[in-house]
Amino acid sequence: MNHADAAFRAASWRCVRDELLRRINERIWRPGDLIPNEAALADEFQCARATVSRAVRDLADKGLVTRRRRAGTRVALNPPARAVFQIPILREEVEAKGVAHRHIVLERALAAPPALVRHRLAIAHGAAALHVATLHLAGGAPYAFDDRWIHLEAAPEVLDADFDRLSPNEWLVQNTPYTDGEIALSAEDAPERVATRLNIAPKSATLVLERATWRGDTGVTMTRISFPPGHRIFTSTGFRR
Amino acid sequence: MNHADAAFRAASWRCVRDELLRRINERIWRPGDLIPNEAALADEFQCARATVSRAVRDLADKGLVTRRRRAGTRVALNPPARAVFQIPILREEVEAKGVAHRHIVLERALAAPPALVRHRLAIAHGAAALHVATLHLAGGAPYAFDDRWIHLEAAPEVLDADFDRLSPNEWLVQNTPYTDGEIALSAEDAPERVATRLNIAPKSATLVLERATWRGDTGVTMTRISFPPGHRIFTSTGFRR
DNA sequence: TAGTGGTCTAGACCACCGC
DNA sequence: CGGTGGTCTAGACCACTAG
Repeated sequence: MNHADAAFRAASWRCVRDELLRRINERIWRPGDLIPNEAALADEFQCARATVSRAVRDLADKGLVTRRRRAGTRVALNPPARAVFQIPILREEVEAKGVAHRHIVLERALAAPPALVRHRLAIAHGAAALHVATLHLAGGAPYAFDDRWIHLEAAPEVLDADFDRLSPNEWLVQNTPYTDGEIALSAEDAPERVATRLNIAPKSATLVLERATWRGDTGVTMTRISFPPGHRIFTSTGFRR
Repeated sequence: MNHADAAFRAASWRCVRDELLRRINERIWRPGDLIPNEAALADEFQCARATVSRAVRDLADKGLVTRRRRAGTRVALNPPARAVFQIPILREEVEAKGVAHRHIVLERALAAPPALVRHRLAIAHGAAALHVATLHLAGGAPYAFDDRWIHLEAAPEVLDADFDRLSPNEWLVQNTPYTDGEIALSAEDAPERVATRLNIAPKSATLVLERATWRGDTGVTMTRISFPPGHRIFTSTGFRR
C-alpha cells in the first residue's frame, strides 16, 4: 500500500520537500523552531521514513534546516546564502555567448617559481616549474589573461603538451586529475603587464580569479586569471529555493 | 546478512563512493568511460543497490559522472569546477576574524528607484522604495559599503525597522524570507561616492558583490556591496573531492 | 538511557530512452 | 523492446547525544 493519496504518489520526496519548504517560507515553522521528527512526518505524509529522510536531507544540504541526532531538526536561524559559481573552461564560456574563441600562448618557460607558489604547490626548493601566460580572445578582443604555474612533478607530460589546440587550462583539466581545489576572487588595479595584454588602461579594475589545485598533497597548478573591467561572474543558479 | 566484508560494513555508501572516486582519479575509469551499472556494482561491493545508488548519485551531484537512464553512467569529460562561496552576513564575516564589527547607516530615504532596480524587483512604476546606504567597519576601518534598495511591497515592516542594532542586511535576512536569489561579482573603479565612504583613493579597484532576492515573483531587495582593494572572497570548501 | 537522525537491506515498480 | 537509473517501501540496526 504505497499510496494513500494520489497527490503524494505522483510526487515522491520532492513533493514532501516542497511542502516542508513552504512551511518554512511561509513562517509556519519559524527560524529556530523544531520540526516534527521523521517518523511523525512519514506518518503525516503517509510515506516511508526514508522518503521523508531524503526530503529533509535535501533541505539540510541547502542549509535551510540543521539536524542533530537526538536533538531533532530545526529551521536554520540564518539561512546561509551559498552561492554556487560555475568556473567554466574559458573557451566554453566564450563560445556559449556565440562568439569565436581563440587563445594565444604568450610565454612558456621553465623557471623557478616564486616562493609563494612554491610553498602552496609543495614544489621542492630549487626545482623548476612551467610558467605559461595565455591570452584568451573573444571575437578578437581580449577576454582574459591567464598567468599560470604548473608543477612538473604532478604533470610531467605537460612538457610535451601542445598548447596550440588546447589552452593550458583545458589541457590540465583533461589530462591531470585533481582531488582538491581552491578559488579566490578579488579586484585589482591592473599592473602594466596585464593591462598591456588585455589592452586596457593601466590600473583599471580587473577581476582576478586565483585558482589552485592539488592531487593529494602535491600541488598541480596555480593560476591567476585577470578579466577586464566590466566582466561579471554570476551564480549558476538561484542560491536558494 | 548485511555484511560480507567488515571493511564495507564499517563504511557505508561513502566507502563505495570513495572507491569509485579512486578509480576515476587514478584513471582506471577514464573520462568518457561507461562505468558498471548499479546492479553490477552492488554485486561487486556486496551491498544493496540503494547503497550504490547513493554513492553514484553523490558523484553525479558533484558533476564527476553523468547519468542517463538507459545509457548508463559515464565519467564526466570536463569535470566542471563548481565553486561554492559562502556569502556571509558581514557582521559574522568580520567577527569571525576576531575583529569588532560596527555599521553606520549613512542614508535612509524613500525614493523612486532607478529603472533597472524597478524592473528587476518588479516594483510598480512611480512607487517608492526604501534606499539605504550602510558602511560596515571592521575594527574601526571601513570594511564594506552596502548600497541597497528594498521593495516595500515585499517587506512593508521595514519602514519601522531599527537599523541601529541590526544592519539592513541582517534585518532582511531575519525578517524577510526569500525563495530565489542571484549574485554577481565584478570589479569596478570606485566612484567618488564609494571611494569616500571606504576611505580609499578614487578609482581604486573595488570588488563589487551584487545581490538580488525574490519572494516568488516579487523582488525583495537589490544591493551592491563594495569592498576595498585587497579584499578576497574564498571558496568555503575545496571545490572537488 | 531513550529518542533522534543516519544508514542499510531486499524487493518492487516505474520512467526514460538507446537499441 | 529491454536495460538503465530513479524512486519508494517496510523493516531493521546503529551512532550519537540531550536530558
